[in-house]
Amino acid sequence: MVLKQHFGPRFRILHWCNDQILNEAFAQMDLTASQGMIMGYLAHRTSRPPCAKDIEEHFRLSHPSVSGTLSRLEKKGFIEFRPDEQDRRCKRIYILPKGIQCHEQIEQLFASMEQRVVSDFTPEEREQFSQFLNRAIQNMGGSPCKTYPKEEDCQ
Amino acid sequence: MVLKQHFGPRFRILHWCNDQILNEAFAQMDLTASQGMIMGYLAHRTSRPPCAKDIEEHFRLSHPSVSGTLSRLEKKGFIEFRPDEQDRRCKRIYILPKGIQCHEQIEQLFASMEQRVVSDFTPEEREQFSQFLNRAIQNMGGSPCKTYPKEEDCQ
DNA sequence: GAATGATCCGTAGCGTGCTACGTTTTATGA
DNA sequence: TCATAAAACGTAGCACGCTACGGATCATTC
Repeated sequence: MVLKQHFGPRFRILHWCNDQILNEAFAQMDLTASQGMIMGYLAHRTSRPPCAKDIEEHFRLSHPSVSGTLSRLEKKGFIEFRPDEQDRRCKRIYILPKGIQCHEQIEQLFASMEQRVVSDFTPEEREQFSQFLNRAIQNMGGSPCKTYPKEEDCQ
Repeated sequence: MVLKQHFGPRFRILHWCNDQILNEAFAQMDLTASQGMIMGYLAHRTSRPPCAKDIEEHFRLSHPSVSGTLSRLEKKGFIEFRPDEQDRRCKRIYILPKGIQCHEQIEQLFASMEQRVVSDFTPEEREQFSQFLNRAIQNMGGSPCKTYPKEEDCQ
């Protein structure tokens, strides 16, 4: 019996595994994977604190999705909102000490995940896999979310 | 500025794109992507009608996830539950006419998605991509969900 | 200046995933 | 046989995506 492997279900599994592992690891910081993802982004924004809109565009998420996660982060004391004085529509997001504390850990966690996914790949295979993923995303009409540049603003 | 592409976010995007496209296409059948996935599975079960447990194992989903989706399918008249007489704990799932009607369309939809994802890949690249995905899943400690064998039971 | 449109945010409501717990039924073993 | 374990399902409650609205503030245009 030929078991044809489909792509869609494997994308689902891949995402699910990633999420599960991160959720478990983030739990000890009182964070979820989604919350950690946003905290990681915030810590990289060395210039002006972002507002919700920036996060939405960066991760290609809807406003309510981001809004909900941010409010949970606020409730837990990781971040704080302060209105922008130039534009009172915007609420700038500031990291609180509790959020800064786990920056190192978050970095390490994401780095180890990146390593783990392709741990038995050769450098060439990693590169090729990366290209394949980008092409698949392109084929589905998507564009990958920006990722975290080092030491620079993501703008 | 070197923008390092991370794997995790791309798995998320890939899954998200897949889901969005399917959701949009399934909408005209009054189904969602998850519901369509399960309907596709049911139509392939030529032998004994499955119970919720079978679906959970097949797709590696929790019981409440499957239970919720099944009850929505029941409410919309795609399926029906009938208790197993041998084992009264099990509720066997039967496809109703409304469900059978869209079988062809579902098949075609999934097939076209499979094609689309790797539409600009050579056969060798498809194979290699497939292998990479399986290795990545393995590296994350997961196992891909079974996929639909032709004409045979998935047991 | 006042009206119009764009931008950013808030909220309601829903689908789909999860964990944790309880219920019923079946299987097992002293 | 009767108690206990295992298996299947049910439900509560939550996180996190989404769409579809509406409200407040800014920008533009007359």
